[in-house]
Amino acid sequence: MQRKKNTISSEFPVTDSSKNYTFFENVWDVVRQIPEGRVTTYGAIANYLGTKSSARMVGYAMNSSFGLMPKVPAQRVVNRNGILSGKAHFATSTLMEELLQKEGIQVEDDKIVNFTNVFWDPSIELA
DNA sequence: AGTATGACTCATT
DNA sequence: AAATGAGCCATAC
Repeated sequence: MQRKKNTISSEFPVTDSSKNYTFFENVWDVVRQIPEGRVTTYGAIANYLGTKSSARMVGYAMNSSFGLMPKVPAQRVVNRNGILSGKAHFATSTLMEELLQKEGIQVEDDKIVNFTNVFWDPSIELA
């Protein structure tokens, strides 16, 4: 079955029509809109952006999101099982979990407790 | 300039 | 049920 190609440049406005460099920025914009106390997944963001097979790129965008202004709450993005797969990329191995718990999200064994209830789907919430 | 490598996910063995 | 392959595309080397 043929998968849809990445057509993000035609589905979202780009400031530079010669280059499709907006994917990361789109990702960061979505992540900035995740409310405190909620989390979403790489795949959900990719899906919202119209490129559901680009979940990996979302993770990569997170890796490039440190130090950005306005800040990107990268700790609110986990994998589809609610596991903190990106925690190793924070300053310390416990920082991601600490940030989440400070926002009222419970984490146990690197996994979000009650994940389905705190899950925030941009495709629904930003519809 | 080509190859390798990911904070992922899904379909297919 | 576990492993593998494929698609994604920006970076690093």
